[in-house]
Amino acid sequence: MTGGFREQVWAIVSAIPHGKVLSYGDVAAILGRPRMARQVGWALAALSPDTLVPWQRVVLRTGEIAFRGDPVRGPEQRRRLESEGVAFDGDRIPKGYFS
DNA sequence: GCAGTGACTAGTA
DNA sequence: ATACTAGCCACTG
Repeated sequence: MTGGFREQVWAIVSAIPHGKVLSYGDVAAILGRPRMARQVGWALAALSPDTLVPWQRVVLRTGEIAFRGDPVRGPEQRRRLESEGVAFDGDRIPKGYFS
């Protein structure tokens, strides 16, 4: 019935309201698996480039963008969030944007 | 079936 | 404040 952990993650992420964000750990906690933050990120990494899932709304617990080694998706995530009205404080998103 | 991997997090120094 | 470590567990070959 679960059909795989990834699909559950995609469902939760798809339900994040416009202009709000969640941390990887938050998504994992919603699934009842608070220790699976890394797997949440991994599930998002498996998404197609043309996915409709709003993956940009999932960030680190600190409010920073998770990508470190990717020169493309990191800036792209920030651009997407800013276009949704999410204001950055330096490289971090203020806690008020977390649902 | 086993070992390696990783878009995390919390703890320690 | 930054840097490093350990634990976590689904997924891949």
